[in-house]
Amino acid sequence: MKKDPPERRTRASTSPAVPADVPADAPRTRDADRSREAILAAARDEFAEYGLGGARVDRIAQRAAINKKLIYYYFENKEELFRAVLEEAYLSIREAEQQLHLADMPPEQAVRRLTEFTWNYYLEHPEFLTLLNSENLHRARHIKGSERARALNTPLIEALGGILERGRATGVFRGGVDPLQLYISIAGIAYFYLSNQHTLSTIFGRDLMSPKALNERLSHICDVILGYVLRE
Amino acid sequence: MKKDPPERRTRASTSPAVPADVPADAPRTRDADRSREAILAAARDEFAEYGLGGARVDRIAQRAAINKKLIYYYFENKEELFRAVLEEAYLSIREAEQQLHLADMPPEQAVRRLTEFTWNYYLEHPEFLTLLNSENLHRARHIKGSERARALNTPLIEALGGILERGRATGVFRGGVDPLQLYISIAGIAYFYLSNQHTLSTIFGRDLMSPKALNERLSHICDVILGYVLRE
Amino acid sequence: MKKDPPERRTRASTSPAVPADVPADAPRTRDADRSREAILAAARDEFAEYGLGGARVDRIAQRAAINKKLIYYYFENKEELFRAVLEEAYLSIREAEQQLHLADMPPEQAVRRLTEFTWNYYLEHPEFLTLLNSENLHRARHIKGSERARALNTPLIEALGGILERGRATGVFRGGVDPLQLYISIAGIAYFYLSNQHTLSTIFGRDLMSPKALNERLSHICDVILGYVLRE
Amino acid sequence: MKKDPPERRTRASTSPAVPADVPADAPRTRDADRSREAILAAARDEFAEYGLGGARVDRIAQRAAINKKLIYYYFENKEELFRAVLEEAYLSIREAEQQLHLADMPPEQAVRRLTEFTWNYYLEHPEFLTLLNSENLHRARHIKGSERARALNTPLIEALGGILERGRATGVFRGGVDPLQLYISIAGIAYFYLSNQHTLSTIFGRDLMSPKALNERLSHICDVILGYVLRE
DNA sequence: TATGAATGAGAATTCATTCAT
DNA sequence: TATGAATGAATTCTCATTCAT
Repeated sequence: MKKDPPERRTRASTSPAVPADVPADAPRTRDADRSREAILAAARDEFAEYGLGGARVDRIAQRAAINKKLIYYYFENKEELFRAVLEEAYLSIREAEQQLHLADMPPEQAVRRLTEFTWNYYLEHPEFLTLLNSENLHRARHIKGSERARALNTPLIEALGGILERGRATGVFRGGVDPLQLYISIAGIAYFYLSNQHTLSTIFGRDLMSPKALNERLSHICDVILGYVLRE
Repeated sequence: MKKDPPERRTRASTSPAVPADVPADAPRTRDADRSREAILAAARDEFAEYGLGGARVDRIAQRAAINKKLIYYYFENKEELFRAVLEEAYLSIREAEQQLHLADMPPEQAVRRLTEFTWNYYLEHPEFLTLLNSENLHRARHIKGSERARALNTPLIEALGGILERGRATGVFRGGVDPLQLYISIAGIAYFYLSNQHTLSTIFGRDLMSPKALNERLSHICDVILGYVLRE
Repeated sequence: MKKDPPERRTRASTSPAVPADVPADAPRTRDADRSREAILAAARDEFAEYGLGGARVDRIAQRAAINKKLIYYYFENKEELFRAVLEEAYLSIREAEQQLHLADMPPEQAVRRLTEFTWNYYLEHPEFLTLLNSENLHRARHIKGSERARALNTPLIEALGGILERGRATGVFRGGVDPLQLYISIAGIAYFYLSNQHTLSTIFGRDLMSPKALNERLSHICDVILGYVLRE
Repeated sequence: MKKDPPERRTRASTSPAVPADVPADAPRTRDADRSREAILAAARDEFAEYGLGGARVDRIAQRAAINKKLIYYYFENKEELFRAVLEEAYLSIREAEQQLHLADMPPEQAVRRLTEFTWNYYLEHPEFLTLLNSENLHRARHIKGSERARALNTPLIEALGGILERGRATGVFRGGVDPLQLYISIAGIAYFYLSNQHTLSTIFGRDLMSPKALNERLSHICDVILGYVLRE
């Protein structure tokens, strides 16, 4: 007796470009796309701040300034909403990565660019880190089996593999580097610093988020990663 | 009207092996300790599995096979219990680290040993990772201000600093390496792989936990870390 | 501020076969009737399956393949819809009974025919039983005061009274039989078996709905009823 | 992760006889049995009045004058509570029937006594009828598979079978009567009149519940049933 | 006549915590 | 030190109904 969920609008129709015949100050109620987007954004923030278990549907409704029931109109339940938020998050980072056009750069620059991007993206999207932490606490239950999640992410590793191969071919990179291992290191070395900043700064008594500290960290990360891939 | 909380046992008295210097009328205390230890162990597992928000006091009582009220006898509330679990966790890893006696090794061996140890410890104590994730989700609220947490952890960075300095002095290590940066990299490069194993294996479609994969990861980690500290 | 409810169609206009006296511009009305009929049929099934309390307006809309709001266009609310369904149900069975033309039969045959009809009607219209159960749970709230319900049903008892009188006059029936008592017995002896088939078959461990069991039941019912009315 | 439900007290310990060492005016809070019984009684009334779907857990708590959560402490959920109420209901009627000691009576008297008892029991326990109606609406979902329900009820049919056989042997009863058929007729002929009293009195415009009407009904029922079993 | 979007009141159930013994 | 019983405040989710078009 599953109720039919309202058709998900195509991405095109949710794009920020509002058709010309809709005045900017047009009434925004009864706008399905807008409601759905608002819910997703609110949910992303709430899940990021409190985790899946700690998130409150009530607060999501408040954040989105919509009626709580509307959440259940668009999403089956809290978990489905979380899944949708997660997919959006993956989509966003992978889309941003593709804008880097790493394939058009010299290998060394490409690796450096990817490393810097990863660091900066995590820095600017702290919600991404906590969302992933939540999903891992739940053993990836929500995206497990999502063909989309895989299709979305594997191109990245393939791209990195191409870069490594180019670098090895031109002699600037060492050989035998597994692109997945490398990517996990690039991500992990940035992720951990930011995701665990609160405990780290507490137990080690150092402010890790000052501009200076952040710059030093990025510099260190690049040293470590490039030091690894570059042929000595 | 707060009832006086029972004296917190010192570590000595909670250690499993009670030596001869405990008087004959101690058994009641030993029982009490056993309950307290059981609660802590149960809570650690529960918090590790479900996070702070998802953990259930009922289940902790079940796991510990004690009455729920007893938890409140030993610990003020769920959060205090979480704090106690966290402190235990930090204590355990730091104690284990000290058993390495890194100061007695040649610098290169010391760094390698610390890296291997970190990886293995995370691998064998997955609860440590999720506990830290929970604490960071809560912005380190529970250990913030804990002088003990800091006192417990800073020696590690000092020790690593000593190793780096020895290595630099003997010419095997590069100079200018911040021991905290290095430690965060050692930890992060191991932590992320394990903590995020579920999402990573899902989105990249690879089993990251097979024995072979684990060996390769450790090998990769050592390459990255030692490649960084060693003078070329 | 109540909007005027749409005129309730007379039965004639809702009968499927629309005769020639309907003007050419009627199709909109026919569509409307179709919606109304679809809602009624869907509601009947839903109420029958889940009872008044368990019925869902959403599901009724789905079953009828119409928009939920339309239900409120045709019927004030869920309870009114239930009332309409009930009236239809009574109308149907009484109409069918009238097709029996009991008055034209010898008394014994008439009683037997009515008994068989009742059993078969209940068997073929299980929804009728659950609708009545629902209405009785609500203490007949929906038809209480409905003059129509009474006008619809009393002829039956009058007819049965006539049959009994004819039988008594010709000496085949005993005297002093209250037609209402008899009708309630005819109905009850059939109703209970079918309406409570699930609990009965469970607690007594016998399949009551096999063709053989059904035949035996009808035979038993006729024995009981005719054994009662016939003069020995 | 099923929570262990508190042990169900044996029937003996819930018997009204309060041990002598408990003063009559002793505080009744913290009395598990009492709470459980209160919940069951309240639930029985609520389910009887509103059906399973219409019953409100809140109201049950109010009726029982206990905290709503306590209901979930003793019963897994609303449906389990309903099941418990149902089993109690079956237990009660079957226990009462056994007090009739039908086996000790002459066959004709036994059948008459059972018929009268059934009528009177339904009359005095209207909740039994609505509970069964609810359970049948749900296709006996709650007792299906309950071995206990069957064990509880089958002795009745066996007992009736014995009576019929005795009657046939002594020549007062006709032969070939299926005790289950007969019992369903005895029950149905009484049940329907009472269970459907509201619709019947509405559609036929007669007060069926006046003392006189009730007496007439019982008389009619006995006539029908005994007229059927007695050899002419 | 018809619809998709939206709502507020309430539903069952959960949970950390406390009471009485 | 230990326990079973009890609680109130939340929490997720549901449902009949209405709004804007």
